[in-house]
Amino acid sequence: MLDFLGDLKRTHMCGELRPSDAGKQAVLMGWVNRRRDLGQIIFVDLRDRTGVTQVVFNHELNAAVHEKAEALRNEFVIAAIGTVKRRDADTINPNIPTGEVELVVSELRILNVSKALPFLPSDTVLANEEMRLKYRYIDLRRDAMQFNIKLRHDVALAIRANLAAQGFFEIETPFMTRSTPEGARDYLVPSRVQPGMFYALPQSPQLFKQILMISGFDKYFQIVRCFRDEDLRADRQPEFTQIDLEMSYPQPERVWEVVESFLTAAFKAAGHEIKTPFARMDFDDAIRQYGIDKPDLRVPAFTDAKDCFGPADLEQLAINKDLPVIAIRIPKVGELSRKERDDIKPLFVSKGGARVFEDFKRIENKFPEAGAKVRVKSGAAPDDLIVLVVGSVQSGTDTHPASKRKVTPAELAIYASAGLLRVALAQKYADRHGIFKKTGDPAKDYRFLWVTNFPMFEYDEGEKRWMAAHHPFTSPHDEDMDKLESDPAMVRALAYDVVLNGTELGSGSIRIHRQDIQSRIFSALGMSLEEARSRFGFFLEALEYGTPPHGGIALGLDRIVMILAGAESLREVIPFPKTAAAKDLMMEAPTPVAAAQLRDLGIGIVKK
RNA sequence: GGGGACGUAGUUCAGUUGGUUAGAACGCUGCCCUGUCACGGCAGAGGCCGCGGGUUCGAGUCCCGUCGUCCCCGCCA
Repeated sequence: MLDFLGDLKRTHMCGELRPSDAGKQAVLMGWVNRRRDLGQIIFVDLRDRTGVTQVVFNHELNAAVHEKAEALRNEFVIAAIGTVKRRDADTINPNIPTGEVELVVSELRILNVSKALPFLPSDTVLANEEMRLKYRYIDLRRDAMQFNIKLRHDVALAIRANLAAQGFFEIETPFMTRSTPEGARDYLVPSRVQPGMFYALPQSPQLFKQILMISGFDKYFQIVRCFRDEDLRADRQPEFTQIDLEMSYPQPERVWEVVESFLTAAFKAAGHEIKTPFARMDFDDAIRQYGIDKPDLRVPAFTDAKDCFGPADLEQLAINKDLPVIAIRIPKVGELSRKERDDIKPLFVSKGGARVFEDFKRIENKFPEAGAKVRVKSGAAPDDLIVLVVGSVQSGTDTHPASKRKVTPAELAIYASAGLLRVALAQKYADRHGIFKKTGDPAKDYRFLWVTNFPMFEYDEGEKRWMAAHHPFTSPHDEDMDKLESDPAMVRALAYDVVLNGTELGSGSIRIHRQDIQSRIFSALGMSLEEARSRFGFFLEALEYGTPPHGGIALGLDRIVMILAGAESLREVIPFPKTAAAKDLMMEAPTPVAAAQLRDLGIGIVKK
């Protein structure tokens, strides 16, 4: 028979009691985390979100309560009423904050029972993710998840307070909005009142926040859910939370100051001090040094190894002398066995004819002079791993529209292949180089970076047209404005990404605030005036009514918390995440719906 | 859309070269135990080896398909 809570009031949380509370009456409520039944004496670790306290049922002191406690099992919910007692010196548990005290129970109320659980919050080995997601409410009881979710709260709160102090207003924007065909796939919501018509869930509040600048709010922010119907990754969920902001009259540097300020506050809330201003790097340099636009600065950059080899060497190795010769260096990997070297090959994803020499020892044996030069130039210690990535001689001539760029598409393919391999190797050998940990502790070494001067357009080979690299509302550089029509490949965008330890935290830009320039961009993207009018007419019109210069950025809250938590997946910091197939295993969403619901919406089922 | 890994008691895993009755730990049930704290001891219950097909005298083990979970490429303005 279960007890009622009645008017019983909790006096302390389970992580609170200290020796200074000795002698006090206390009422604790929580879950039975563990039970140790020694016969005449029963110990229960009582748990709530703050921690555990040992509560004692002693037959000698209170036979009736002791007998009642014999029924307790894992995850029962109880109220324990008793006296706080300082523990004898030889029974202190130094492993828990409450280890110097215990609660000697005089009254026990069993508020609820629990069936045997599929896994226990107190388990030392983790259940697999499928289990954890199906029984998410149990998984969330675990210390680690309680910590992560509280961390998320602390970080979000610090950011809100900081942005408010910097003069930003938090303003809500609609979730039921308009589908915009460019960019990610939209999640659609059918309209019942307008049969055959659809709302879309926002991929970001982009146009609303620009409109808010036109409306005179000057500084806007929102911690807001965004939705993208694309395939998932460890760091990508279909719904995710952004710290979205926009401000009037900023240069890029002004936006960066705002971001650096709230990130400082967020990291401080998590107990970390970070240095500002962040480092800055041109997109072109990021590609040439790291092969990626979100470099992890903790791991050594590429070494340009071309001048280490003579022309004959390159020919003999069938290396394309017109393309980059890249040495990737991963510190302290040590001697690799033949099998370990073979394991490197599958990590390599070749783009545009890139080749890998995963066995640098062989190159050193064959070309000792060149090998020595590579070692010196890259600053390699004897136990560092070196892998070469090069272009194959077959790589054809470059007729791509972007071939005039500082980094040509053919070069980009080599850099990008090497960039992916560098990251894969750094992760594979994380245990050896120790620059970052594979799992567990959060990084202590936070290397922030602003990546700037992205190209305005990327060429889509499939559609044979230029696409906006950031989004079509991004302003080109003032001095590149005249190349919009004549030479779109060379136009740089006033866009910037903020990167932390190889993760893209956020992306932003100075926006176009003039209707004439916005129209030219749409036209450069191959969009006719009529098409632009039908998709963004309201926005083009708004630009004509006195739009101030404005710009902003959006950062992924989930990713920030993930890094602070030392987690490898967003699912560790999102209470109710989706699987890689975008399913909710607990709710079992999505589901079919009743035919009547579809009829109301005017939707027929199309069978594949 | 493509590639890879995994799937065996409630849970986490082991299972040899294809061979008789599929094991361990934790959890669960019962009994014992007054200072444990991942308590300890004794006894017990618990298995369509994801699902379907095939090879074989014989399949947890080999092959094909399928479903699920994870990772990566594409994709993510």
